Amino acid sequence: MLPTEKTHILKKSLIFSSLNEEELSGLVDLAVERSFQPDEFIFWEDDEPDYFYVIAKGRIKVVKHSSSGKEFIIAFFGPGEMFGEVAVFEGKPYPASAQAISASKVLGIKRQNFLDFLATRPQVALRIINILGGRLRDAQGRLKDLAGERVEQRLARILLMLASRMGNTLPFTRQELADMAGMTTETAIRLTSQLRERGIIRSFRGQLIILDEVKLRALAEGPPTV
Amino acid sequence: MLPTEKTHILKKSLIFSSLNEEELSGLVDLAVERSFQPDEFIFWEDDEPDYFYVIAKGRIKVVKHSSSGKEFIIAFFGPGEMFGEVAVFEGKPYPASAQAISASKVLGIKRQNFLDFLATRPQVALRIINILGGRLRDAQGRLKDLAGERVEQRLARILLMLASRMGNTLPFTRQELADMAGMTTETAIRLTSQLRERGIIRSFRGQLIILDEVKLRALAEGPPTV
DNA sequence: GCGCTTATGTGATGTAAATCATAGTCGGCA
DNA sequence: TGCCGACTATGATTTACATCACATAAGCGC
Repeated sequence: MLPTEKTHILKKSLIFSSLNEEELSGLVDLAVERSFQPDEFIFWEDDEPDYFYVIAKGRIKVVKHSSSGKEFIIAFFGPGEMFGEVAVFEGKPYPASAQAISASKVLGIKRQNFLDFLATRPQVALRIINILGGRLRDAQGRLKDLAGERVEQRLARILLMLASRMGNTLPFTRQELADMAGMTTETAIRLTSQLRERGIIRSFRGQLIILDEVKLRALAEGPPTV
Repeated sequence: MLPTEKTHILKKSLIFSSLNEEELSGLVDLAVERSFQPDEFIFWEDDEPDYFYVIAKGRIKVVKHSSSGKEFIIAFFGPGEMFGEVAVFEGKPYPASAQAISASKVLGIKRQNFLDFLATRPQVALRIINILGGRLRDAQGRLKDLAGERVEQRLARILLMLASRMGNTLPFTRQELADMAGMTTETAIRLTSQLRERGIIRSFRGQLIILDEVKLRALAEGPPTV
């Protein structure tokens, strides 16, 4: 990849968009490119954090595994988004694994290089605080949902959250939805089938389209049995 | 409260300990003191975020309520810790409510004042990134637990997490533990009774002492039926 | 086209934990 | 001192969801 391409990618990312050309070029010199095949892991939970990553191309999922081996999907990320940052900032092992979904390219910046860079760029630090704040808000909402809402509400909320980020066409299998919402694949299939029968979504293999966001929102809010 | 007292409190807090006297005094001028009775709310979920808070005295819990009214405790905070920050950094409504547990004093700093202060203090921004990273890591771990672990494991992990922050004597009722672990009070009581019978904890009204951290850790890790 | 794998669909059965019920107990306070 | 509300305790019953089991169908390599 040419330096100009790298610059372009960083420029488009959420975190670094505020940087000028000169600052970007300094950062680009630190960034190394890595490519991954579908299903390949970028890092594993408990690995020592060497790199901080920004996605250039493809899609990445961040997952944790329960003691019985069940997978829980913490987040999906696409081009321009960062991941692996929690570990890098704290200097502790990665709290989750990152796995490529499609063929992907990422830019990695060495932990210490990035921390040094940050120390003199308050506006980038503020941007990161913003992003982390958003992720924390999201995580707290999901915690409450997992602790207190039923599967139907949980799935509806996951769908709405995804739609707000990616639009109404969602490229996920029922299994992936289940692993995000903390339920079994069978339950996710049953629930999406119901939603389809009620005209709220259309669904295909590995894909799902939200037709009636209003009804979905109503479902997400309260028990339908009122 | 005298300015010197405020300075002392901020100086001891996690976020501002790196500041020198001059910077601290600038910040102290911005900080207002507020006092709360037990059970009183500092702010409510969905309020507009006006203030960012640091605890001077007392204990605070941050909670969310599910659609059926059940309470979920996101975190407890004590002297020197900050809360309400997610909303302040994002400029969006508070994602949760904050309630005083005991009689408490907090220092509040107006949102915009604090952001302005931050913009020129990279080391404080980095410290905040660190704290947010830690909270995100914690939230992700709990998400996985709620999605994939059984009540026994979840309670054991909550106890260990609390112990690592507060020591082996935990000043919580079974109800509070239940609301943290996402289970009912009855279940929390039954589980703690079992732990007591097995010599892993001692328990009193509103208090619980961890006697055997090793056994508790084993319980938290895997299914006991192996 | 023909298998092979992965995704979807659906019923039958099991079970962990919630819910419901009822009682004992401690602590604060009039 | 005695009352009252919050906490702890424990059994009986219910239920939401997981688990198990098996079937159909769609994409993909050859």
